[in-house]
Amino acid sequence: MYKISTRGQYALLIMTELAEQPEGKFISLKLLSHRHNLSVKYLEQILIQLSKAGLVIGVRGSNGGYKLVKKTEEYTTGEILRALEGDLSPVGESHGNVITNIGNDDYWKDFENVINDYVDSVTLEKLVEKNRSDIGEMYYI
Amino acid sequence: MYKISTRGQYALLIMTELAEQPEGKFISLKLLSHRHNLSVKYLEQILIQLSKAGLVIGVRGSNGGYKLVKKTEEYTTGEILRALEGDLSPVGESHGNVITNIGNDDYWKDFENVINDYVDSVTLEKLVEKNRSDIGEMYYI
DNA sequence: TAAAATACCTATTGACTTAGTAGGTAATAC
DNA sequence: GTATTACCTACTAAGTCAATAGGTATTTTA
Repeated sequence: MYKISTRGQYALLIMTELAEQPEGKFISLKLLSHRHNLSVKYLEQILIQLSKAGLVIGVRGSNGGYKLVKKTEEYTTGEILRALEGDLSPVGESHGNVITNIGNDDYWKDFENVINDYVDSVTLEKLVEKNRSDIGEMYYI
Repeated sequence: MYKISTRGQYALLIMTELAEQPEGKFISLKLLSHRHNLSVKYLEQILIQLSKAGLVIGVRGSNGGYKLVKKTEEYTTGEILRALEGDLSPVGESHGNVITNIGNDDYWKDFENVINDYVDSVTLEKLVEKNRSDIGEMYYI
């Protein structure tokens, strides 16, 4: 049925949050845990993956935490989601297992391209802007 | 990550096959079973869903089977896939369960639109043509 | 240099989803 | 009235995912 996991969704959310920090500031899992009401252990799994993919840097010790390694406008939502989900193909092996698509190869390939084009067209910056304008809207309601 | 199920993929395959039949001819599960090396019972689950969605007509008894109810060019791959998979949203409740998307509502909504636009832009006719031209190509290899 | 803080690593559990199997019932043709 | 075929309902085994958990390595600070 093709769903992005909740971990993938949280990844986008956390990345927008890191993007909103003053440059160079590290945010700890503990802090994120309080803000989002998620366990440290759960958030860990997400941020370690982002770290392994090279999208954030983690530093241990007191005052440690995570921060972005690039400018906000240089991240696409595609690279963030793929870090968590692997390839965003709508069919095929879901990890390790070797089943691929059934017939209509080009159709599925085009489908995957459409997905990748979308997620790669939206930058993290755009998500941040959108969040800001949504909060802005609330004042007018 | 969840994917389009194999049932969904087979649905497209079977529909292209029905589309290639002489108009009005019924194809039985038994025949499809032999051709695709799938059990009758398994194919049943797919065709009953297509039937419930009104995309094919099933007739019982000897010489019964299934056939299309519309012209090939009037089917979109979107309606076929949705008949098997439900909504093609990349996030949200996967059936019955009430979890929706986490943050970034517009982003997910646009994502869903991109998916629907694609699957609704490809007709069954196009799939059939593609298959024919692929077979054609084989003669030139 | 010890202690505290924090990221990193590996495993596990329970709930859910899916591919595929299976037994039985209703309708149609001959 | 018998054979054929679609339709219905249930089940099993394997896989996936959300969330929890115990432990290790690194850094800062006192």
